[in-house]
Amino acid sequence: MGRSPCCDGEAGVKKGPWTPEEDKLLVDYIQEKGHGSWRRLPKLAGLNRCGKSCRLRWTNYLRPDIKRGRFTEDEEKLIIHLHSLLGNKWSSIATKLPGRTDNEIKNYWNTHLRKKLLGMGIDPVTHRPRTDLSLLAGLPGLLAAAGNFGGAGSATGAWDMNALRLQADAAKFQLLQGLVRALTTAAVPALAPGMDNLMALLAASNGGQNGAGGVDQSMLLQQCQWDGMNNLPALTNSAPASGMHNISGMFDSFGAGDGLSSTELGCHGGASGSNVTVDAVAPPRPMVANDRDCNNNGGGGVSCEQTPASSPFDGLESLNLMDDLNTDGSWKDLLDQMSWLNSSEL
DNA sequence: AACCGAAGCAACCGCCCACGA
DNA sequence: ATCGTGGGCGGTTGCTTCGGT
Repeated sequence: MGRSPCCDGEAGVKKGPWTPEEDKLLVDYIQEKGHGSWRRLPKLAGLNRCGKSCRLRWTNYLRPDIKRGRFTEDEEKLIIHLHSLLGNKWSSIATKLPGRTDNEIKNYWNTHLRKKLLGMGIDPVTHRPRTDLSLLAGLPGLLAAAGNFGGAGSATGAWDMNALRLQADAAKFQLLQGLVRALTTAAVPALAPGMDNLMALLAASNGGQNGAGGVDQSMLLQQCQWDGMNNLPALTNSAPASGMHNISGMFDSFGAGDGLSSTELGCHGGASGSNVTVDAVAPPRPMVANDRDCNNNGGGGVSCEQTPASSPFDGLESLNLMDDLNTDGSWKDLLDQMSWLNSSEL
């Protein structure tokens, strides 16, 4: 069993917010003599606090190397990435963010990032697409209405995002965006499993409700999401260029199929006329998720502009983030980033 | 201007672990 | 090997601030 709290039995010990005078006593003492034993520190420093309270006040607030102010986009992304790897190991995460405390990161996660991920349709615990059935209810019908494929099994179809926007409420639309984007990577032939699942889903949705057709639509969608995220091939060293090309084409088809102009898509390329162009020889660039200027023309071919706030494709201007494809060869990372862009811009 | 609910954040609580006796 | 202690950690609370009505 755990031991009793360090402050038990210390009657009259002050609790609650620290005063400037108390802060000064603590700082002066530690700067002069170091903290030593936290339990003995309060008496030595002339504080009517328990040692634990002193330690927390010092480590979370008074320490001179603490960084104040808002978290940057890079820090946010790093926190999310580290959380996906480490879970709620706030102290471990904090070691990767100089100047930030575990408590600060934990608070920021709980108040901002967690909600952000939820809004993206991503489970903040598992970092996988949410399978909240209440949110999923009705999605198959919406998907069926928005699907505009060239034929059964076609891998080159497009989605009518305007139709989705009109028919889905905000939360569902947000989830659909991520889902459709994930599944649309099936335009890359190697990703056909994701599309196959989608077609099965659509077929099931045409077949009636759960039971009548023997298929649970929500479960199908769940499976579909899962496959869309996971049945993605790892990239080889030679793959990124072709992968980028395919993705560029994918967003071309997005623009052609959903009635949105390239301007509405938010990105414009160079001579290629592609909505998104990626110069395969451009050096990787640190990711800045909210990089509205999105200028990377120093040696590359990405040039983007801010999109209208109402565009469902807000955020796609940052597709130069596909440079990150090179970092670990994971398509999932790309999809994560796309979802990230959705949320950060909506 | 007043009220109220939501959001943000500092601080606390209690359990766990490492370590030394 | 066992036990006690100190420190660390994650979860939670409650106060303050903000924004909407």
